[in-house]
Amino acid sequence: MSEKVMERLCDLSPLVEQISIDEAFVDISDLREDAMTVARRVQGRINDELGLPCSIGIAKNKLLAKIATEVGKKSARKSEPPNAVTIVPPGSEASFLNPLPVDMLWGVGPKTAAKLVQYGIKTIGELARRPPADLMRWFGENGLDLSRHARGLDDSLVVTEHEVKSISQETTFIQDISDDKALAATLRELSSQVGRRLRQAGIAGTTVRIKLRWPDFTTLTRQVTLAQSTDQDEEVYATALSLLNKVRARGKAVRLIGVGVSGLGPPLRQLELWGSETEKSRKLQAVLDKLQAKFGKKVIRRGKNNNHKGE
DNA sequence: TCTGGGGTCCTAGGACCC
DNA sequence: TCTGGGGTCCTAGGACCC
Repeated sequence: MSEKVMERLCDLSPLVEQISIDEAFVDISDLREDAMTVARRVQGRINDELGLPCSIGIAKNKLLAKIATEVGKKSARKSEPPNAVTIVPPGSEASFLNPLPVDMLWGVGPKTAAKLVQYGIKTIGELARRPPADLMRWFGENGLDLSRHARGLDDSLVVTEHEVKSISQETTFIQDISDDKALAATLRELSSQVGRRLRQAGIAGTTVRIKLRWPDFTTLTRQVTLAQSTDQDEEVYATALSLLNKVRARGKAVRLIGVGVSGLGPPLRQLELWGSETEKSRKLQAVLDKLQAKFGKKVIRRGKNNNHKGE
């Protein structure tokens, strides 16, 4: 459904920046038509052709358009899904922003909002009237951005392509898990998913990271950087497992476990001096991928007693 | 307000190098 | 052998976003 929505946005202009599964910026500056007409038409297509509600904000920059969308969504009646179009006409930016709460601003989450309240700042208008120097003192470099944003200033462009920086999978157990084997099995499954996504994207990464959440909700990460980048399930898994064994005592209960790979780039394959165990393993992986793509994930899997080299 | 499953960016300290 | 300055890379955690 996400792809179908994005296709309809691309019909408006090629300048589409997808920022999540269900949200995107479209640069319509070059369109001749009136903005409201454009918005209602694309909204209508998404409603009618896809059966989905959607809210749209239109303004002179991304920051304001985003906030306009949020304002529109909030104004929806509770009985219906939000399906608003909100326009911030040129010249009305300040009066539009002024009364809104600061946490509607990009980059203001619970922590920053709480800090701002201590300085007596609750609305975007109050923030905008504060001298930038004050904000710099309180928030460092971020203070300047905060001040600009509060005044509605944002010159960021609509960017059509984003480089992926990391790929990860995690899962929270319905009940905390203490069993070492069950945990390892989950880690293997997550590692395979990460590996598959890496290969699908045609990339490999040098840093493997695990994430753990204990039953008391404290969360930690451990990572290690490999000598060579990898896109192989077994290498991700073996690395992740050794990280896990370093931080977790046997039998210790876990609420969440995750694996990720970063330091991404093209999958350069270096020839190994001492033969080609990894090469064999890589070819095996390629065959597994093909089989699973054709017949489904359960058609074949690795045996239980393998080490991480060859099977 | 919290949860879950993804992500990004920033900071700080330490190792290491010139 | 020690000191200082500057830089990079790695690791860990946290804030924030949807």
